[in-house]
Amino acid sequence: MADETTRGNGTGSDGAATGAGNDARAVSGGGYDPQGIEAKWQKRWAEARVFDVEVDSNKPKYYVLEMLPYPSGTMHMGHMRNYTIGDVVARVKKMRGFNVLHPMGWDAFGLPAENAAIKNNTHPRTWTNNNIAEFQKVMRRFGFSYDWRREISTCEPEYYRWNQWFFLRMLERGLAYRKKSRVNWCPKCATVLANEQVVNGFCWRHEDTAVESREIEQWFLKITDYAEQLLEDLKLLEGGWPERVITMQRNWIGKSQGAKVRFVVADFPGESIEVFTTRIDTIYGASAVILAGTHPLLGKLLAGSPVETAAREKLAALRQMSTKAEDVATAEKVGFFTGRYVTNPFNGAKIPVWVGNFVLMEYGTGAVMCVPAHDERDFEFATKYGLPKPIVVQPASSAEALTDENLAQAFTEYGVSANSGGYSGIATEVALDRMSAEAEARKFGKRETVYRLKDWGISRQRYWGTPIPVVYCEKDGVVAVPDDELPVLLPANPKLTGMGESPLAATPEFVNTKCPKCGGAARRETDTMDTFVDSSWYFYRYCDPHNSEAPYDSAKAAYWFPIDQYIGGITHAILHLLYSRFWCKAMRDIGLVKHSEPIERLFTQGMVQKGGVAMSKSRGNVVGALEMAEKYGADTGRLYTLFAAPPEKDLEWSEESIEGSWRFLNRVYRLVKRHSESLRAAKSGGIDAAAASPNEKALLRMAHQTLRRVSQDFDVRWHFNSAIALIMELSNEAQRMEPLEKTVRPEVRKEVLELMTLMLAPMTPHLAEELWEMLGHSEGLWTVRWPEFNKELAKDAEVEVVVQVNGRVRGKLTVAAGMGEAELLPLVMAESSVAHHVEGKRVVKKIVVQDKLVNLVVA
RNA sequence: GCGGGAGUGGCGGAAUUGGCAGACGCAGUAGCCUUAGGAGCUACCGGCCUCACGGCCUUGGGGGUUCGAGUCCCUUCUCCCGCACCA
Repeated sequence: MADETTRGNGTGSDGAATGAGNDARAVSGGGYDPQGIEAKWQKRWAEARVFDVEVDSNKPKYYVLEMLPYPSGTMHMGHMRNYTIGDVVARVKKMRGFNVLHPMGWDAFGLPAENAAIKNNTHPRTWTNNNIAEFQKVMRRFGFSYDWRREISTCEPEYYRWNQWFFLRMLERGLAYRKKSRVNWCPKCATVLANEQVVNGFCWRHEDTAVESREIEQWFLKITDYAEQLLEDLKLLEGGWPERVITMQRNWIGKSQGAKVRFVVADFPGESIEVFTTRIDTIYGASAVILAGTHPLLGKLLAGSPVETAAREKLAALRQMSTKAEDVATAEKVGFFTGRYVTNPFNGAKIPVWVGNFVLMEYGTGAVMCVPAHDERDFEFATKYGLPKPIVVQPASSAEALTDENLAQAFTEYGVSANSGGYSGIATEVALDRMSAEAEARKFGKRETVYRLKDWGISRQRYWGTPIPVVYCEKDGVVAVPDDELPVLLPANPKLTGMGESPLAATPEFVNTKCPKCGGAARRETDTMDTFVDSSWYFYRYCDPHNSEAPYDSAKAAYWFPIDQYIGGITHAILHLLYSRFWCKAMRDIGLVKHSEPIERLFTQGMVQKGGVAMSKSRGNVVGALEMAEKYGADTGRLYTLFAAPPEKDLEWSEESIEGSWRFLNRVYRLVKRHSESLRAAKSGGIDAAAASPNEKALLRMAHQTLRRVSQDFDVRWHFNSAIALIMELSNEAQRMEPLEKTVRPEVRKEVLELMTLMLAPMTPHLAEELWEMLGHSEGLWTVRWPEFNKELAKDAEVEVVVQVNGRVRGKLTVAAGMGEAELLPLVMAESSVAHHVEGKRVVKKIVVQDKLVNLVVA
């Protein structure tokens, strides 16, 4: 699910990894050997079951999760960055004493598996499981702290039966329903796409394939029932979710408050056209009603119209026009008169009915009132076709009244109603409200809220997904499969063609069944579910992955939820995250959980790029994760992805740069190695600051200041890159102190090296364990808590004070920390570099910031 | 068009949120060590002026607030991302 692993991006399975050669970095005698070290500690962790976790109400919990991957192709460093960020968070929280749930699983159903199976003449399950084995191998090689006992794979019946169970619960509640509907059809996928999967009129997987429109019986989930809640609860996510994700969801839900108004059609008794408007206050200015080209009433209106022939030709041409959003948005407005008229219910005016290419059938009612003077689109349309532009709103400031002569563009703001019968002269906001009331009172309209969000079509004409658990019976119609017959298993060996109907339809032993109600012959539903169903609730299953009685135990979910930190790509800002939020609310209403939002904090990490574009197999710019582990070791790979850029930014992969991370870990290893013999027996912890020599104090001060800032970078700021920079400085300093070793007691050196090791532990856990052992510890580092920095030791005895004259740095003074102004200023004035600039001038003002800076303003 | 984000050395980036701009690393230069080095170590490494001490300029451009601005305000340019005829 992470964007680096985009679920079913439709790319082929060919395309070799490029980048590094696979020669491992040479290990000189006794040097840093990541291969040996990493294998050693992974084995110890597994033996000690370090990452196994259970509900424990005595400990604060922390649930950190990376979006589950779609197991396809090679795992590259883009994946690894995502998981490394999660792993650092998990390990830091564990060191902080939290009971950390950090699971991993596989988004295993989906189209690429089916396509690959067709291409390679194998079974989707085989292909998928091979990929899962490969992915797991790489993840284990990187030493991520997953509780592998909780691993899930969405293509297993133990998992997908609960998709079916949820579907039945939704069916019972009317949240799942079936309707014939015009759907988005991708000819290449040979299946239906959700609205969310259509990008600018093209398939989200096939950027070159225009989506077609077809009419099919489809299953839908009524996400629109939750539109208001999904919108409202975005407020709960503020602070925890990126602002732009919240904004994207808000726009996607697209709430508009307005009114629907019926315009009676002249000469057609009983027929009326309903329009939706957010500006009913402008209705006196309507000079036409405009329909979408696919409006259902259109056929009736055109039949026998005085301009029927011409209109039908124009309609055909209009329907031929591109429906691609990027074209549509910029396209010239086109339309034609139908030959029919309607009556404006407010003023009785008879206005023409037109058809316009800019009116969308999918939004509102598929018909709009055309108010040229107060809507930009209507203005453009009316100008082109010579429709009148009655002015019915005047700007509130009377300075520049609108007239027919000076109306150069639509005036779309609120103002004062004009030429609007009894409403003239009142503020449009007020008129809007009163006119809505009038429409309701006179029963030709009503206030209404319209959402852009549409119901979620989940039917897919594919094999590799969850079978929809219903049957069709001649006698009983649509019948739900009873719970005790779940799961409805996928047939083992379907005929996969990649075309047309679901392969399940061509599998008689699957299709033909008995009606659960009457026992008579019945046919199974042959469509499968959109795989976004799988990923809408998978993180609940991690709480209780082997439950065979329920999707999960509510008590366990109550302990672990909400997810404290979710990490993934911005790609899923709408689809996955919106569906997940919906699912949570539906589960709440079913009674499984009590919370309304599943994810407390969301982090969207940047992509790893090569050559300025995201790594992907189809582009052939992939840097294989396993190759990196073989060449430099997992720790170097982890460190580099953390160091090269802050986690939210895109990262350009550089083979030259990773060498720097490799060299650093080598230096650290050698540093500790040089001291390990002499420090093994030294006392650990409990340094007496008072007894420390100046050199010791300096070193300890730096170590504890580093600890203070690194702790902040981990906990608050998520600045892993600068945390690493700080640790590098500490290690450089420790190295520089080596010639003065005799002036630094072993326990002080040990303290410094131990702190450095502990700070590295979340990022380079294998090396850190090894160093910890080298420093004489027999207990694994995994048992150790994050150290607290020592305020006394971190305190500066002396500080460097910058001296400025007129804001320019002229000198620096080293003085005792905390020195007051009275004491400091004479020292400043005595400083020769300062005196030089002050000479012969008058000091107008003195600014003193304690322990930091003195600024003398002279004139 | 609307919404969001970003512009800092040759490069990735830092600046504890108004207080020494360029930490840390990459690349580069010089040297040491080495039979050798894709190893290690030392030093230099934004621009201009100066033999040097030092001085001046510099965070996309312009303006402002302030003793002091990469950081705050106004304005402008450029780039990236999302949505896009939503009535």
